[in-house]
Amino acid sequence: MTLKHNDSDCQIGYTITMPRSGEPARRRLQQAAVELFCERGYDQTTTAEIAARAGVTERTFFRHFPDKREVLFDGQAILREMLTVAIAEAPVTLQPLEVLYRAFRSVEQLLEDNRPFSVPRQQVIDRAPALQERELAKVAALAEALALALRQRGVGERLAALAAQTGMATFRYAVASWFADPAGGLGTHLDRAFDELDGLAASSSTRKARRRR
Amino acid sequence: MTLKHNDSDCQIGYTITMPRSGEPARRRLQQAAVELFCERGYDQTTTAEIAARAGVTERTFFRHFPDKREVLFDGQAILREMLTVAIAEAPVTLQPLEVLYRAFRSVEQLLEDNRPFSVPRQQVIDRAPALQERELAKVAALAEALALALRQRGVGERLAALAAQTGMATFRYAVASWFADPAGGLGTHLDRAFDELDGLAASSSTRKARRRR
DNA sequence: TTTCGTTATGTCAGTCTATGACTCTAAAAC
DNA sequence: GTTTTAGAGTCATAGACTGACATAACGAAA
Repeated sequence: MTLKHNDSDCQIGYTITMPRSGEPARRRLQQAAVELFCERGYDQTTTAEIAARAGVTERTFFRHFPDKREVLFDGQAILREMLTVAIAEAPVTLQPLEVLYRAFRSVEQLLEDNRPFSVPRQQVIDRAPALQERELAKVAALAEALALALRQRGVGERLAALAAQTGMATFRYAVASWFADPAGGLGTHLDRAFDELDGLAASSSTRKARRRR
Repeated sequence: MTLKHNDSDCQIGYTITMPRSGEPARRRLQQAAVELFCERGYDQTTTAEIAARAGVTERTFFRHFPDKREVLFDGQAILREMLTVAIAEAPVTLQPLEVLYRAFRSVEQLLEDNRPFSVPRQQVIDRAPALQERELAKVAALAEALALALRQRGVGERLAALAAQTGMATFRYAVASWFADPAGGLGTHLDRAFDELDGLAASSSTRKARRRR
């Protein structure tokens, strides 16, 4: 209890009237979690240890995050917001996948800026199956948001879902290869991934006739 | 140490001892789990209750299933096997998505037979976020298996991953609409889903030129 | 300043999932 | 028969969460 946050009013003084924001503790918890997960791995780290390093109690951890995994998944909101806005604002003449391609390009800078944090985070996730499950859930939710945004542009119900899934898979693919090799920036990897998707689409042109007996 | 396989040319007669099958208990646990999940929901059911209804101890539950969720996910192995075989045996001239389409058609009967069990199971999953996460993980693993099977046909590394993801999304989409409306069988829904995917692909033809500045 | 309402946090007791270590038992193999 | 072996029971415990209540910090109003 004798915890006087000496680090209050650090950079951004959110001036809105709000008694005790709780944000500093939240950030300390996230920081402590990433550190400990990197040092010992996800399974070998207890929530009590995370809380201790952050200078709070275990109960406080669960007030800020609904479960142990969630402490690593917090940036999705901004990403979703930017993508849906980009989709909504895209020229009406564009086809679904083109809309998505442009939306992904529009968050390029955001991801580039976050790279120093994202890469170690991804390493942690890649080593813990429980975290991979959560990530897949987040990706699915994001794809659902993209589909919704597409529908609001007039894209058909079912086509929107398919396009969102396909676009999302392509995006994830590009991000993964950009994580492994930052050369050329995310844009280069996005272009290559969507080019390959084009190839996949083109190769299916002969399929329809063949399928119909 | 004293592992005496009857070492002579054994391929099929591989059965090294098998005291007490353990299969009945396993099935009772699965049955009890589905029932209880339907009655009270996943979160409101404890592993102890499942075990009690199956007539075994809670400890035995965790000997058969690594965690509480896994009791609902057990049929994936057969499905994966059938799909990978179908992919491996498809004519070499076919394009990736056509290969996947045919593979999915080849498991149609299996899914139709399992429908009485699959539909209530899916209802349970749809109501429990924790189960949805696990399902997404299973789907991702299956997609990875499909990609591997495609690569062994000579499909490029990256293209295989993209095709598997896209095909899997389309398949899931078809299954979901077949769950909702069994009319015409799964085949009809598969055809429609892949037709829509074709539409998505066709609409991207103008994209490449536009993207290049 | 004091008081008051709001909010973050602490404290504590408890439930549930999951696992390790051990024993017991029945069926299979000899 | 005897031995082997794996399924199942028992006990103890760690760790992830949760509800209930008390307390401390802070902003705002008196």
